[in-house]
Amino acid sequence: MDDRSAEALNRLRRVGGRVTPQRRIVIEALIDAHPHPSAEDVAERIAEVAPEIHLSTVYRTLNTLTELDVITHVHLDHGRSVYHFVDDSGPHLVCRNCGAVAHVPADTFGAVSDEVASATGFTLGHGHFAWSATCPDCTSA
Amino acid sequence: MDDRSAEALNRLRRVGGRVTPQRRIVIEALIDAHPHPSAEDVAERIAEVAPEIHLSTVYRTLNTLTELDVITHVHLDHGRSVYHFVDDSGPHLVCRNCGAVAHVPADTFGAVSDEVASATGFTLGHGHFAWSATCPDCTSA
DNA sequence: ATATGTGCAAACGATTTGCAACCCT
DNA sequence: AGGGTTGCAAATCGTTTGCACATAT
Repeated sequence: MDDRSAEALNRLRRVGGRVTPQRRIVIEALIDAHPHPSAEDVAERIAEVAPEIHLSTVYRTLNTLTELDVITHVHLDHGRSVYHFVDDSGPHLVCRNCGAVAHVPADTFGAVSDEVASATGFTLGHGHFAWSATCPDCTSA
Repeated sequence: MDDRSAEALNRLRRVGGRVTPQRRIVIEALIDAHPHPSAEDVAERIAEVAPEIHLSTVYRTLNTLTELDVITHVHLDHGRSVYHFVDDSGPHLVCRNCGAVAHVPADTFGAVSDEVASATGFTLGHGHFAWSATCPDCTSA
């Protein structure tokens, strides 16, 4: 079992939550999916394996895992959001147009983060944050 | 009449659009509102002056102005978005929680933008872009 | 004259919620 | 046993759309 799965289940138990088959499957789907799946991506993946699991259960689990700081999500242009594990290497760039994702170099982020904080008081959070941008593909299109 | 209003109306005419009273009022509301109103903020403002103007007209006008590059919008945490004129002094920080806005110092932005482009190929667009962060108020809460 | 815009109501897509049945611990 | 969890259906929220009527050019 993946470390992230074990970790997630532990956190669930720690707060008095139950480890249900549905939750295991949602977590597995999150791990097996590409690195930044939307709720629907996760749901589709699950549908192939366990079609009885209701969409609302997927959402509820995603929310629970978010509260436990196991995952976070980033909002894309039209209501959709993409989820990822919190330990996934810091800040992201998200293409405003197609949702493609890249990582901001850590040192760039650190420097900017400091400058922004001292200039404005705003905090650029760690996992909880993304820069909207245009990816190379959409730039040329 | 505000420059921005004149400019917006000109662009409308230039593409064969019509300058209707509704559109004038939406543009005025955008100018008179605080710098980053949501569609609903704009609509509320309008309701006080011209309650006949339908919400869908507000949305349609906002979309039209977006296509004409007069305004852009930034998505907040829960589906809502905030609008602003494109010429509004570059990049923004938007509080992921409450929607409060601050400006990223221009020199910080320039440097980051270059680094990000060379490292990832992603383009941090000018008016079309925002960083989600947490404002001082929401950080302490 | 005629293309464009408007009001209205109904449709949308993503996400959430109330509730009764269910099943981890 | 007992409370957290699920499935389902209905509700919500912001935004969009089809259509008949109105209007700017």
